Amino acid sequence: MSKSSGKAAENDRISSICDALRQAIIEQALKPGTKLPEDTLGERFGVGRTIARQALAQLAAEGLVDHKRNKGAEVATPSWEEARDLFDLRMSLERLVVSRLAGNLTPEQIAALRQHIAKERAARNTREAISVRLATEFHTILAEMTGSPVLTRYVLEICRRCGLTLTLYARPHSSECAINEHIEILDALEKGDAQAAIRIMHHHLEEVASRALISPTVVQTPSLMDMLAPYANGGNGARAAEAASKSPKTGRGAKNRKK
Amino acid sequence: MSKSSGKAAENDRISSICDALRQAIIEQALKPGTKLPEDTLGERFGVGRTIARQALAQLAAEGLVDHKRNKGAEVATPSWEEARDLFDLRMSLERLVVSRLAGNLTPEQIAALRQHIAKERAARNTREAISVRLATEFHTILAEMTGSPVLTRYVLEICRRCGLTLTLYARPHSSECAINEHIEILDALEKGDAQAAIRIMHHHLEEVASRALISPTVVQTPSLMDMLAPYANGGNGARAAEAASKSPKTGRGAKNRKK
DNA sequence: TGGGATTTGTTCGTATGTATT
DNA sequence: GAATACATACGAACAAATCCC
Repeated sequence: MSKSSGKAAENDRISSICDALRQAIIEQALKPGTKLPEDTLGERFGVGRTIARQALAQLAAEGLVDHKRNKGAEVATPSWEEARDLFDLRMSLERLVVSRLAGNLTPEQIAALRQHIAKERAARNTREAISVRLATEFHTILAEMTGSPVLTRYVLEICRRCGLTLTLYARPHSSECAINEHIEILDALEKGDAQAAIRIMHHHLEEVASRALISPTVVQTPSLMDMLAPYANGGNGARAAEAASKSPKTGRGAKNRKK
Repeated sequence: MSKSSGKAAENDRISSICDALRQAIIEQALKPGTKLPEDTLGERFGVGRTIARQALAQLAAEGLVDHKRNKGAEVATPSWEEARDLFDLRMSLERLVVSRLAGNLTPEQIAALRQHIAKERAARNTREAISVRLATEFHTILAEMTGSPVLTRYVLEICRRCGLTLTLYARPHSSECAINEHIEILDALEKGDAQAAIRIMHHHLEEVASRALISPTVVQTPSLMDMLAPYANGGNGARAAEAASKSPKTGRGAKNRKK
């Protein structure tokens, strides 16, 4: 128990590497598709391939990197459908969070949350990545305040994956209204109005998601098969392709997709 | 692509080991707290420690085993609070599942589900472990039918962890009503009545959970201070205590709380 | 207290598989 | 299409920590 303070971070190098990579991924220092060779990571962080490998495995389990056998790891590139699913999942989870929190926050917790919102406001006009990180932190702090490790873990994981999808699909957005919604959520929680908190949270996340997930087809690289489909019948490829690329398909409905 | 069929299972030895361990854990062949030394696993499955280690890491990430630094891995022993959280989480997730499925099931899918329920019924009077596995499979099959890999993955993981908690806390139960509830859920899904499906699913899971976990709201750890409260004002302690403890009779097992 | 046995943590060499020219 | 270059998969061996007597 002699030197207790800085131990945790150095004690488990894997965790610290994971943290670094997670942050780099979400802040777009590492863009989706970037290859992550074990050697390079090991050298960069001063560890052997084993440690780098374990860190990659961990991130793969979390869905932030894609690990193909014998082909190495790269930053994940969530599909549009995955993104939609992740936000739906996140809504379900955070619904549970706020329903547990409503009316049960201590004054200290409320103060801490208001302080965090103040930080969000202060960071309003700085780098996009920072305000996104702070906005996400607000949600993860809420999850932590439930006191449930399992709930916290899953909310954290889903939030990070949502953050990754935002780097892919989101356009720059003013975070002003998001901050106001955070305040509304906190107010509802403080008053103990669970239903209102749930409703606002749902609206809030739907808002965040829709800022990002508006037009699926334009952004995403279709597979080679899909790109070639209009050319397959021997007609004029360019015109057919142009027509085909307008398919709206924003339907968020339920059709079961690919088997 | 010559020898294609059996490749997947053998190609990724880690996955197959994970599957075996998962099944063993949920069917109580490996009880919570059982140590899982790397050497032993490696020898048992005919692999080196590296592979065994990776399998354990995977299961640790899934919450089925507990991995303490320098102290090895053992089958997880979820606390009562974790169990409650897991079932809450599961309700949230499956709510999402049925809301997506309601009215969108193909006739083939409905037939497959009815067939599965028939299997559940057939296994009614066999080993407990089997009927539990089949009951869980019903839920995971539903998740798969959403066509969403992420949703499927999380439902699967949570269901397994719930299964582990059931091995810890559940008393033997007649699975009859559970089967009937499965039928009700399927009927509601077929009719496209999302609200009914959600309601029945919620009731169903609450039922399953309560068979295992004694009522959540009442039991919460009374601290020593609380227990002593009736005695604090100098009056007759016994009578005051008797009056104060008129909480519901949880006929059995109010002793699950050891911090 | 301490020392030996056992188990885990990590590195690194070799083999195998994939991409590229 | 073959050979080269490179990254990963796996295991043996060493180092460190823990447990037990």
